[in-house]
Amino acid sequence: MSAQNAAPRGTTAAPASSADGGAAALKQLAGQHATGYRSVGVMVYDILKDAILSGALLPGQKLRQETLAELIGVSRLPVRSALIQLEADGLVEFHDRRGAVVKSLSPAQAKEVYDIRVLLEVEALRLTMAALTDARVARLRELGKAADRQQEGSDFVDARTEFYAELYDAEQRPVLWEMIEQLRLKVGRYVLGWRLVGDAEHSHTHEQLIEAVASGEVDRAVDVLRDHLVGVRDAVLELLEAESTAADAAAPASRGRSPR
Amino acid sequence: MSAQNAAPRGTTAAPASSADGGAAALKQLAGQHATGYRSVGVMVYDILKDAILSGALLPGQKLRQETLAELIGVSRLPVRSALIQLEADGLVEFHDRRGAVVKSLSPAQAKEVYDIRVLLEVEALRLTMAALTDARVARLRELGKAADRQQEGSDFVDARTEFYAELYDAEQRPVLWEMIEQLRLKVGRYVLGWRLVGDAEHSHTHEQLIEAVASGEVDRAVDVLRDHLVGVRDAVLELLEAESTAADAAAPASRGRSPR
DNA sequence: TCACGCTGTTCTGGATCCAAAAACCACGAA
DNA sequence: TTCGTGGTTTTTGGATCCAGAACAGCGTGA
Repeated sequence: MSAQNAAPRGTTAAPASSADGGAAALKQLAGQHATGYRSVGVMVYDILKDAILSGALLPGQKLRQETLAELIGVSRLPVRSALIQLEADGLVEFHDRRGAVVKSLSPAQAKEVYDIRVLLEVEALRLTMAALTDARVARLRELGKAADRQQEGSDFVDARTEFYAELYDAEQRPVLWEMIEQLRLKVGRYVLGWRLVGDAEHSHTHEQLIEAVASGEVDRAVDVLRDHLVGVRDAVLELLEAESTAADAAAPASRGRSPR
Repeated sequence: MSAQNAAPRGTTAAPASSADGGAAALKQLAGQHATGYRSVGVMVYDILKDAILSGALLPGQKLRQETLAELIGVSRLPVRSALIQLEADGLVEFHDRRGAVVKSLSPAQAKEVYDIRVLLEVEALRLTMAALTDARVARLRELGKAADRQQEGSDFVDARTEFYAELYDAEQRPVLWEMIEQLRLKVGRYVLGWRLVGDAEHSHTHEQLIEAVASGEVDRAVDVLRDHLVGVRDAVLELLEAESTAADAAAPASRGRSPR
């Protein structure tokens, strides 16, 4: 129903959108969100979130309210609402009276995120496996396949999210799930680029995980999960290091260029 | 510098403010926040947060924007900003086009909160104790005493927060601390009432904890922390059960009374 | 030549105004 | 008497307007 065209491409090093501040890509995303009724505020929120996660808006990017407003085609007010929500999510940062910018993540913080995720997700997995039905396993297989199929665009994130929501039994444990979601969000931007850096073997993770879960061997399942997370963590850290040194090199120049 | 008068009193069962929707208490709180410069939006946010945490605004309480606005003495807009932030914190809940209400916590969710807190805070404590300086210990003793002294008002929360921020080295581990803070916030409302229900022995927790930390015996410190959290958890659960049954009994009647 | 201060512009944050959806109330019919 | 229906009122959510703070560009003086 929504998009399958190439919105997030080359998100890793130098997105095509870095010059115009992601304007073009943003307009793309705005178009895709014309579905059903949601308050304009949350629509804008979704658009901006996608833009950040897909890399159309890069860390450090200044978010001028009026620009965003007319780009999306609404007034400034819902944009402000969306920015406040994004601030709470930790995706953007407000500087008193100087507006909002896309927040960046230091390597140390990224490491924290993944270390905490290991803690929480291992716990979630244990709880899940303590009471697992055949129906749930079947559904997991299904969602896992769906997630593996969707390897492009923002649907990619959604598909994976659904998979993990089922795996961790989000319905039964809303608080734990909320925490995990928050952490996933914080590193979402880097994981979308992940496929580009990482190797293909990682795509088998779902299968391995499901198999281990289905077998009922808790320890093995936990090991698979932990290995996966640590693997992604190290890849993200590598990417972040590269990015920050690249930024250090590029910053002086691009700072000097007045953005008009 | 700020207030030391008795703002939140009798928060546990039936606050005096339940009849007028916390209006009186809210005006109290509004007065106390006249300090330095913060944008009006975050000021309102702080006021409302305090109001909810102190029990001036009870779960289920409808939050009419205009009422709050003129009660605090600002326009509706910063109130909206504040409500959005509070929603992100999980303290209020938006119902599409029907406004915001103070969110309530189910016993199951409260249990989740504390179980996750055990996980995270034990980890935080371990990390802290892996590299602890004498200076930090000294500072902890100081903050601990300050926290024990402040047993009233919203400063109570702040003092304890400072203590734990130091204990868990918030500076060094911002993500982990942020997670812990969020969880503490979710149950904040019940913990403020805690002193009223709980027994006095709990007030020695700080001392025990500090002593164990200072001694360098990680396992013992972890045990103290875990015991404390589990103790509070059970007390909160008890309180929540009582509250929910009381609400079940009272709700039909108070629902019938039109709140004008 | 460089540093400093002044002035005009831009942008955020807050207030006010408007439209549409939801709740409330009263009336009427079964 | 109770349920349904129509109209009125309240209240949210969005758009527009306004004031004050930050920024940039320019000129002047050392």
